[in-house]
Amino acid sequence: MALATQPYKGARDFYPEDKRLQKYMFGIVRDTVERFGYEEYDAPILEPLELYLAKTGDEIVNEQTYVFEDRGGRKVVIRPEMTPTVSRMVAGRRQELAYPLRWYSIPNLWRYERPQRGRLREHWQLNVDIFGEHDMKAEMETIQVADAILKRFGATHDMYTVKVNSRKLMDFIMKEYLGLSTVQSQMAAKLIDRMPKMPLAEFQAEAEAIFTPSQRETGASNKLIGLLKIKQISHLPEAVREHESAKELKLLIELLKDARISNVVFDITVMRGFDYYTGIVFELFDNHPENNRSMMGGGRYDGLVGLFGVESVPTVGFGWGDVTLQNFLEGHDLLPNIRPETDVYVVLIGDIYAKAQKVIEDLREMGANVAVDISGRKADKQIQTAVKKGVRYAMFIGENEIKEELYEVRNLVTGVAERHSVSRIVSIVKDYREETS
RNA sequence: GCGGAUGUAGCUCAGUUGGUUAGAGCGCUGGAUUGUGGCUCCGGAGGCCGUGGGUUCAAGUCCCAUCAUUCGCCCCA
Repeated sequence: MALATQPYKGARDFYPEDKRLQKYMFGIVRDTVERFGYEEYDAPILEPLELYLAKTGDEIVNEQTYVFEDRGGRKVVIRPEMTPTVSRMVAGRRQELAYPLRWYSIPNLWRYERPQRGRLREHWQLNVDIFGEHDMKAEMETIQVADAILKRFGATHDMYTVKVNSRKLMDFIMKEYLGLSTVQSQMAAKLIDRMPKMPLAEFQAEAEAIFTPSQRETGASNKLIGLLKIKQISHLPEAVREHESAKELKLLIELLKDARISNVVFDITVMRGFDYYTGIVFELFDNHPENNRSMMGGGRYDGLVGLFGVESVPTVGFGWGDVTLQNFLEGHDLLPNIRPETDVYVVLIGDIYAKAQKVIEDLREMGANVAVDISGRKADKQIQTAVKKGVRYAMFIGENEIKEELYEVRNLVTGVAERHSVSRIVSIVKDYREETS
């Protein structure tokens, strides 16, 4: 059997047109987060298994990561997320860093599971984190960053919804208000996470099953179901509404609205899967009818840095996968047609290769990206190659051009051809590059 | 890990109740005055019909397995 040309299951090849798109997307993302003062960091793709076991130790590590033994017998994981890694880095230099710390990264991450829409085994994920700030202004800022990114892509607020909730508030509801045990709370949390995509009757049946008979008698299960239908903090029962975490959440929503992020809502079903969240959690939902899903999420996780045996550092951050971002942008038609980096494709007319070198060198020294057709084919074939590559300009070099030092340059999209000097041609292609970047 | 759908040329697909050497469009490639693309005309390459078994005189077609793709579930970084 022949060798397969397809990439590894759930992973992608980035052909030049794909890489071009990725560079465009990440370029806008980097530019935006850097405007908020975030600094880029990176780390090895491999981490010791213990790093993840310390954090959770559940199914995610055992069944959904790439784990192997290195030649020295150490258990190694291909990183499935960046949060433990960045927590490790902060813990390592906690005393010399200038807080509040604003860091970002776009690592390539791997998880072992069955691929589906918006979820591959391999993806790139923007991680934006603020370390060292207890105040809710940190949550506020990270949501502003996420919103600013979408704005830079041309998205408007009707295209997505910012959903916020609080783990602290949910803990209070589960334990104090409903009187659930820790185990019951965890079961309820997972069930609530699934609620948006299951029928109400089914949800009610499963919710009932979590409660003990005596709890059901006091109406605790009905109280839970009633709470989950609430869409505004002001509609929560007074005992819940007056809790500190509910007030904080309410203030966050007000601040965001004042900052013209009008598409923010309280959503009690937003839980986030990880146990490490300790406070406010949030998600951005795509409002597109055919892609109605969470495209990114994050929140406060104050305990992770402290796992490294140092004083804890309060942290807020989010992760945003390139696949879900791209699905969003495609769904709302926000991705332009991105041309290759090559500005000029040189078409050689006749046996002129050697004589053309000087001109080509001049073009490059002046900053133009120039590809030369070295096939020796007839001009029409050379032009077609340029068109197929998507290069904007074809430049013709023959005996006459060399003699006159004027070269025909043709815009391959409009078909307009003019004769210009080398320096004029460079300024034309640079102008075009400016226009489209 | 569980369930459904789909695998024929680079792409989109046709291929009768099993029956000669498997087809189309687009794309690719060569040519139609060797200094200029997109239209037109003529020629050409390209397929172990996903893979492996089975049934049959005969399998692209029927059966089983397997792999891949895809949609959902579980789970969610």
